[in-house]
Amino acid sequence: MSSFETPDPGNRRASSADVAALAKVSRATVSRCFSDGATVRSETRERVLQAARELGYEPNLLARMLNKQESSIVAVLTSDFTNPFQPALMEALTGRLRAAGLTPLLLKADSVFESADALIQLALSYRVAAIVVTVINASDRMISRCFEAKVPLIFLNRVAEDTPAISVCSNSRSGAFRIAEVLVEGGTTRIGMITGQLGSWTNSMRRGGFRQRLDELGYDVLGSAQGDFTYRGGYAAAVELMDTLPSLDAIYACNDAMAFGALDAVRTLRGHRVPENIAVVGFDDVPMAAWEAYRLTTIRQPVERMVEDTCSILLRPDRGLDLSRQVFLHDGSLIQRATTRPVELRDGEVDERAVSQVAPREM
Amino acid sequence: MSSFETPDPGNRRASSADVAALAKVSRATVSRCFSDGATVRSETRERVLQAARELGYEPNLLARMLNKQESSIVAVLTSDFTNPFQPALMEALTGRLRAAGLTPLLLKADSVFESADALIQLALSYRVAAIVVTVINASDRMISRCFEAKVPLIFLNRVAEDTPAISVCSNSRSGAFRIAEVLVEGGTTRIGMITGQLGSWTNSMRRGGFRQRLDELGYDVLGSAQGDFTYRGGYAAAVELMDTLPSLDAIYACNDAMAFGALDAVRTLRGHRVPENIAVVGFDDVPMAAWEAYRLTTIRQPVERMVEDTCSILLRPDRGLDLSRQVFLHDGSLIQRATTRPVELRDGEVDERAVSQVAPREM
DNA sequence: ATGTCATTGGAACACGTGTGCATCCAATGG
DNA sequence: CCATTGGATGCACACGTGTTCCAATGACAT
Repeated sequence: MSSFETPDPGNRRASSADVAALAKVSRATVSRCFSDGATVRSETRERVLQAARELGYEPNLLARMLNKQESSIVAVLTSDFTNPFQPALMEALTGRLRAAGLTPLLLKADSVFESADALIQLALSYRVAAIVVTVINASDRMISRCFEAKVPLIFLNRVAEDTPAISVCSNSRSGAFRIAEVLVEGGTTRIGMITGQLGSWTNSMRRGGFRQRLDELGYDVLGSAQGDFTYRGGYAAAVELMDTLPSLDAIYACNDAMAFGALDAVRTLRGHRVPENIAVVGFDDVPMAAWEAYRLTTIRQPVERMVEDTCSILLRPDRGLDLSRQVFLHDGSLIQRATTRPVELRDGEVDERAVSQVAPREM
Repeated sequence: MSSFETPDPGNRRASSADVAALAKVSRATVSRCFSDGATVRSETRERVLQAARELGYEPNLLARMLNKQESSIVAVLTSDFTNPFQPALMEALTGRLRAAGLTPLLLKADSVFESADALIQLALSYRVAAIVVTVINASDRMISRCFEAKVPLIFLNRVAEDTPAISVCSNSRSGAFRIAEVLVEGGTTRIGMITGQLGSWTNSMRRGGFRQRLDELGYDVLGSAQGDFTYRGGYAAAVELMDTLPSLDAIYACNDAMAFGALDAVRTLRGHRVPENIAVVGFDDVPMAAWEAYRLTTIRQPVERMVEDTCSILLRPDRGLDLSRQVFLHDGSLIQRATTRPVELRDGEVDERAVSQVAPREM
């Protein structure tokens, strides 16, 4: 219709200038049409949107972030997806971030032991709005740099002590308490323990809390073996425990994955009956814990609440920058299934002993 | 030492101008120091780097991407992390991307059935270098827009037929062929099948390929039930199959997750012996397939090769933009474990019947 | 002394956006 | 009829980087 010629769109994506030229308005007006709250006549707005549609224009978010000095990207640092609890966490986190208009940038370390420093550096270079760290460690030096740069850093599902950062985690200690009680109330008192890597906060809480409560109840951990939070580690540790202490009647694994390994060693390899001969209990409540082959009694981590907490901190006016060196804990809840002898439940705890495929929880 | 006053660093992150001022050089020289191949005296380079370190400066990647018109961000679209094959894929993909200097931006759909269009739109707004789609669908209209915008779009682990996009996937058909052969060679011929959702390419290949090869060998699928690629679905479908066809001696599940469900139904619920009474076979080779409780015979998807293929396409000079509407398939390999009767293996196939915890594969 | 070359500065432009400020126009009230 | 108001719009700057062109400087070889 109009004989107007755009100067030279070339092979470039359409910019707001192109839209402005086509709609015969200024570039500023185009910008106003795409940011709400601005004052623009409805007739011209329609003309601009039409032109934008025609040219396939959509605002360049990189330029917008550069200009507005605020990012809609959140760096999510992690390592190993092999831990079956990780997907659930990631699922909840990305969902919640998306609801807040934020998009996760995924930075993965090659190993759990690799420092997160390089990844944090990268995240800062992308000028992200925040950094969420799930499994790896970071140096105090680097954490401080984040806060100097006004980028909040939150440890999720992992408590970093004595660092100027926020931590959101499930209360491993109270969960371990409850597990000790369940074993004792069930009448199993010759107890072995399978731990994860030493040095991690989670491990020391799940280990120490269990020991403490058991001691308070008048019992003791007969022996412990070190796994590495993996199935194979749990399997090997269980074999080691049974060889050393033939009289064991319960095994507490600090992790569901290790509990599965222990169960297979106890049941399939040694032919013991569970829970009659030996009870087994884990920690996390990953999806497989509900599968018929395991039916594992465990502590469910309150993933939703942890994620909700994390995001709401980031969405505060101060974005959590005033909260440094603070720890938020959420209690998990006991899920009773078929690998322990039944005990009476408390509020919020779930009985899935009888469940088969009725009310099929997702997967 | 020097009485030089920086104009007003304020609370802002240091920019290249600040570094230039502190190092007493021009901004251009600073830029030269951070982009390699440029000619700069080693002494001044050192001075600049020192100043940068002092100010905690690192180049703003957003500004760089905006300027250079090339992105180091790749959008990775997915849905549901609950499928246990997803983490392995993600792990390999992020690792390979990182090696290429690319960072994944994670865009997750709420449901598998949700169209990817909105997410693709978002990815385009971020001006990503490429888009990798794993499970969800996209409209032809939106795919075309990607290629018009010179953004390559690759379907990974999913073949989208009749769309102007590239697909990289494992060869589900050849894998299904091999499974049919394994069952027949093992002497099991009264075979039931558990399928996933209808309509997906993967499902139709794993289903159709199996049917075809079985037919060529002179046999037929006695009956099939529909799961939904989940454990619960497989469990229910297996129950349905056994009720309908009591004489079954083998079950092929199009998915490991469904195979686990079927195994639990066959073994734990009905008390059958595997593989003596009923053989079970899956597809994917997720980590749990190697666990003692299952020891599942299955087809291992060549994740590494698929990911390598995907990334090398994106790193081609034309970034794969000339390859539209092309499909790259990679053959998987049989992993023989304890849920089928033993057959003779071919090249590249693996015998893990005897494996326990010797040579512990990761997890 | 002169040409050559490496090194650096200076200035400008581009990338694409948001926004404060000024301007313009129409409507309204006195 | 004029002053005022308020909404709609254009101008110019800023965000932080890479690049390019040109000039200047110094070192060095011939």
